[in-house]
Amino acid sequence: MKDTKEAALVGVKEIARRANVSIGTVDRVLNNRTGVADKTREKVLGIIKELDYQPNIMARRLASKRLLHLAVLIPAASGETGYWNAPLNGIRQAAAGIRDFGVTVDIYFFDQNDKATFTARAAEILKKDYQGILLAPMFEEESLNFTKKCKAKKIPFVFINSDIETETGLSYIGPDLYQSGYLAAHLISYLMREEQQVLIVNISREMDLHHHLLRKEEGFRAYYKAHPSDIQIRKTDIRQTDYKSVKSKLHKAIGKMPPDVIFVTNSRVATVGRYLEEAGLTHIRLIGYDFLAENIDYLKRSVIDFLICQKPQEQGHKGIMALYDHLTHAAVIERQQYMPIDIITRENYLNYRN
Amino acid sequence: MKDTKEAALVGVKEIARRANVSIGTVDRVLNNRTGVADKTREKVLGIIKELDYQPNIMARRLASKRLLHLAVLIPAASGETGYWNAPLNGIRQAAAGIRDFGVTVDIYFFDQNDKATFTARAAEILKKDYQGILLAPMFEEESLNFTKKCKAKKIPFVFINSDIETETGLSYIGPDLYQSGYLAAHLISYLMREEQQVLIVNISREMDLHHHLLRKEEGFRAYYKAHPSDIQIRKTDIRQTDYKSVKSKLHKAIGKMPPDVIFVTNSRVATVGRYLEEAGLTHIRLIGYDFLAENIDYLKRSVIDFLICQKPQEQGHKGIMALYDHLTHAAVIERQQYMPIDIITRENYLNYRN
DNA sequence: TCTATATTCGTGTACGTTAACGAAAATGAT
DNA sequence: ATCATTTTCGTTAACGTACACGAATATAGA
Repeated sequence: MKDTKEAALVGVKEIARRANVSIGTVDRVLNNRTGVADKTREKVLGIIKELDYQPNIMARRLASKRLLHLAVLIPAASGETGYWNAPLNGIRQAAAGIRDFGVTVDIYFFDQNDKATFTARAAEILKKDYQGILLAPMFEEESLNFTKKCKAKKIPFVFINSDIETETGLSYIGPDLYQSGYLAAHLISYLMREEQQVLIVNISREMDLHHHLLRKEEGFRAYYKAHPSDIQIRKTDIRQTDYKSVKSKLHKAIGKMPPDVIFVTNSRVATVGRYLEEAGLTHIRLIGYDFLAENIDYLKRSVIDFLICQKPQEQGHKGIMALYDHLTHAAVIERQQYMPIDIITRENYLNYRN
Repeated sequence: MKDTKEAALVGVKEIARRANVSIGTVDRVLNNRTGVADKTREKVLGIIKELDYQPNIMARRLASKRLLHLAVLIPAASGETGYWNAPLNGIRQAAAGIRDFGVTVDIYFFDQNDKATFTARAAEILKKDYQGILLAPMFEEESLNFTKKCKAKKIPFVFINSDIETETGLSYIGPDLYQSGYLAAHLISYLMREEQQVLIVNISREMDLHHHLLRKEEGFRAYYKAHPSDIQIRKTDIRQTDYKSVKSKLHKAIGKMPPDVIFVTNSRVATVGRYLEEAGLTHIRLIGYDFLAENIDYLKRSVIDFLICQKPQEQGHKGIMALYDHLTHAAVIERQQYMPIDIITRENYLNYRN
């Protein structure tokens, strides 16, 4: 009926006493340093095993002056989108949590629209010597250039938010884009009847790079390949992210034949929501991405029906912890850690946690 | 561009130096013990705030011989339903995480179908002296009886999974039942067209007690009150939980006029799924609760369309941590901590985390 | 055998905090 | 003013481990 876990209370002193040596020698054995006779080492080792000795983490960290320096390279949260605030929060939170364990985390921000800043920050990072790096590899070529140097210096790195699958980093932590598109398609299939139409909207300045969106679209289309139906899929790419451009492009795309559902492949869905509201088209179902204030606003007002979100904050947290676990207790880290795909509605956004 | 968190190289010593007092005094104000003049206390407090001093948890735990004993009182995971395994896991996980901080967690299990076991375990707990208690107040009267005694002994307690709103415990951590029913209704509204029918199914032995289910039903119906439509809501209560009983009751309830959607108000949804499959009624949409193996099975096979889940494991984890935070750093704990309401489909169950 | 060098080991201090003990200062009573 | 109390505060020894320093012992070379 009761479930108690007994804690152990033996320390180096007790081991030393039983082995007839000093705690210094025990310490040497424990951290397998040099300078202890084989015979002695074996005796101590035996007692350690016998007592099932577990070093006291607290005392160890307190006494050890070994520090762990981590670097983070992510986009700055621009005025354009606050998305990166969330991962940043997670990173800060994780950093605070392991600060007492001698870990420092330096964060370098680059401009999402300026490759040069990425390269510059990356160079800064390489100058200092960090023992682990967490980065968002937004620019493929520049990122590979950077990770190549990391590998040369034997610095482990973790990708966050987007992956470069050809690169063998320690881990990728982020969304499963394809699957989230697939999920969106399934969700939308519930919203539509025969012969209705869905419009895919990609809003992004650099579409070629952000195959982010394209992966989602792939997943989306894959669903309908797996579940054939006679609904129609239309699509429009919008390269200008300001409202006026989006509005005119959207107006054209919708034309005289309004779709029944619109699927926006990223967090810009609020912009579309604004247009639908202004155009009196709120009967069109709207689905998009990310728990951002402006999106929640339209969600509350039933303009947006669903938001899909993949715990950006937790991504940051897990990224730091992956490096920490790997560097301190040599933990085995999964190569790909996909975040849950959360579905947010106006009923559950209140208690949603990033 | 860089965001360094200045590692707190400040300790009591530095504070003492700046305040012109000894570390003993600093310690006294930190742990707000008695025996320090108001003027001194304020000065020290000021410096602490100014330096944003964060005590080193390692050193603190190492030096302090204070132990914290917590008790947990929850239902045993019966063969009937493995639901309580999840909170239990969360509790164990939290316990393991803070074990090095001198916290022990004793878990007492009672039989969900036997009030006497609850009372007996509660009495055992009161005999020892725990400094904090986490409990699932399944039996209202017995629970209130218990918490009354806890209050008399000034032992803080936290409710998990279900609340007694009239009781002023430290916190309630669990689902928002009403809201999850409301969400289910919204979800279902997407699945139905005009004049279609939805069947609410409550499967539970003791319906009067488990107003769990009734709260969900309330939320469900509230949605349709707020959003009038001409869909029809039917309902059936099933008091026997074995498959045969459920089958016959279901057969009767469905009758010659099958509903278009079935909403099962708890984790028994797999049983309904089995019936639908056997009866060749899988075209009926099915929604229910909880991330259990058998439910996931039907979800995968598209018999169940949606599962609603409220992170049972995290409930246990947060429950323990709430007590810990409150008792160690006197943290302010929110009175009600509703868990997120997660929507699980066959696309996202793989990466779902309880 | 004696010194020179290497190997093995013990001692002591430090890490940042807690808490017991007792000294100093303030207060109160006579 | 004196003594007894109380309040305020400083000193110090832990907690369990890491690591530098140097002492003791063993090994090698002459």
